[in-house]
Amino acid sequence: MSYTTTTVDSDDGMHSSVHYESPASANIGNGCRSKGKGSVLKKGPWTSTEDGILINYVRKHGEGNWNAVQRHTSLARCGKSCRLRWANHLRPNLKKGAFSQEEEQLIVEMHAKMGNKWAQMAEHLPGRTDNEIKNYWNTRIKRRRRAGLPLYPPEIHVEDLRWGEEYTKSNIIRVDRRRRQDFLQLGSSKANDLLDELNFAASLLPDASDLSDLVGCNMLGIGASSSWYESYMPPILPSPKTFRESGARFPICSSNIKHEFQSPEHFQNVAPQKNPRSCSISPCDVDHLPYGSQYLSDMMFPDSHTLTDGMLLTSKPLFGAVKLELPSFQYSETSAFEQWKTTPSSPHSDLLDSVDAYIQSPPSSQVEVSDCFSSCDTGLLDMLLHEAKIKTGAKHSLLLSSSEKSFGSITCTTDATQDVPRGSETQIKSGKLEDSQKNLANSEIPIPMQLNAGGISSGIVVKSEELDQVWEPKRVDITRPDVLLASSWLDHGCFGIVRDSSSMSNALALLLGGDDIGNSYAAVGSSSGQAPRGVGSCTWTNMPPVWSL
DNA sequence: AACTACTTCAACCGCACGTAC
DNA sequence: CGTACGTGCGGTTGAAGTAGT
Repeated sequence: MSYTTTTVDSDDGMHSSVHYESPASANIGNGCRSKGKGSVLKKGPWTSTEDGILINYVRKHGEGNWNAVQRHTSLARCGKSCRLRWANHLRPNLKKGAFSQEEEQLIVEMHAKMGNKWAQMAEHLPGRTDNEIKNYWNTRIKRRRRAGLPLYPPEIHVEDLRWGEEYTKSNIIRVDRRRRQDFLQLGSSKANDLLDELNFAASLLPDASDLSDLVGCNMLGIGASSSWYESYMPPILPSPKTFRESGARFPICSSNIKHEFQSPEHFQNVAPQKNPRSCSISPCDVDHLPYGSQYLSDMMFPDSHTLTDGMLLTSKPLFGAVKLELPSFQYSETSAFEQWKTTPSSPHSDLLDSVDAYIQSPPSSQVEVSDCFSSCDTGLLDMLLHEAKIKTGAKHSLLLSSSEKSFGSITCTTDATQDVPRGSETQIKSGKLEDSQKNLANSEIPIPMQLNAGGISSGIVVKSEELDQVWEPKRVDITRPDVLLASSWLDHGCFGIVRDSSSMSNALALLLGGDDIGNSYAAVGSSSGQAPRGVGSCTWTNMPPVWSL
């Protein structure tokens, strides 16, 4: 379709570059037909004159019959364009300006329920248009994706959603407190250890009353963030059973997730579960993913928000407390350092900045990444450690668990600079970050991990010496096989995890050698072996050795 | 001040659906 | 029943604005 571009003077004094549609190609077949032979339909921004014409027409004839506008007026706009202009800008009672917190929360909730049904959402937001909501959501997705945040805040939890009629019959999976051990069982006795640790951590977490919920919520976040929200899907996850039976590949880590979960309606077509067991964790989460990773970081810094707010289940809304998402990605005039000092618990923008910087320019890698995982874009451990480092920079120090399981010392290099403004990625690219690292201080964060039925339980000793926002880890010294295994799941090669294939194999051998964890892994891997299931673009058939052993 | 990168949002496009003929 | 038309919806685009260098 070709257009001629003409600069015209609009009546409001503005010069508009207006595209006039070529007569030969005037929207034939899409409901935007030309006025007549040889006539042209104007495109591009509307002028106030055109607005006036349209308003007068609607006053006289009412809404609807939009194609008649161009017939009865001098307006050279197609009906669709008129309708759009009226609906989005001219009709009365339109609300302009940024969305209020209430509106934002409502949008998030509605999107969780109904997906990209912008028009339906607009019905519940008086004065707002579907286009506005859509734009808002797309912007939100971008921001949260950049920040590595989950698409839905923790308060938008599946358990709390009041599902619409059209979704109630889908395989809505919920975290059920009574059944929190369902996913922990999985043939692993270590699950109880994990549960104990979860509960222990819960005692340290004022807001996390139920860590199974937390984990479930985390998984949503992990799934969303690790898939880069490619599917932008609401947290409607089919049951593990459904997944297995359908042979669907895992949504988590999937770079092709859009093809796995196309829409909420997709789940409507899935036969209802016979087994009502439910949890909000995908089978991938339950069976195979290191769901403790985000949770782990949450435990480390119980009073912090930002990244973990996306994961942490809280009983109180966060919207009112801290406006995480500004209408535009703006930054407080207060220096980030001051914010860290004064409000260490909620340095949202700062963290977003640093996360942003991290995402834009992840640390260099020394890692051999298996082919299988090279296509996974999770970087869960990366995010975890990054977050941990950031938070340790806030001089949070917390002992969360006994150190007997402590292993795996992660030495992180920190940057003493505190403010990472918007252009941080540019700074990193230009090499200034390297300069700043000359003054780095070290923070050692021993992070004990225990891979357990696909999860990681943890006890963490965190000590921090320096405030930091931007950091670059130098080394992850792994001495335990399960850490290796975990890292094989988690790392994306961004954290300098020194590992080779032989150590990986040894780790797996240790884990699988009579260990019920390993057995559970093997059992899961084999029992579901017919249908290839993948982490991201990885299928279980091309998994690293743990799946083939 | 100039340039660049990025964000926002108005508008367009294609498709689907309902209805009239 | 098939076709044309009108309308609505969701995805996408690109100009304008903004911020950083």
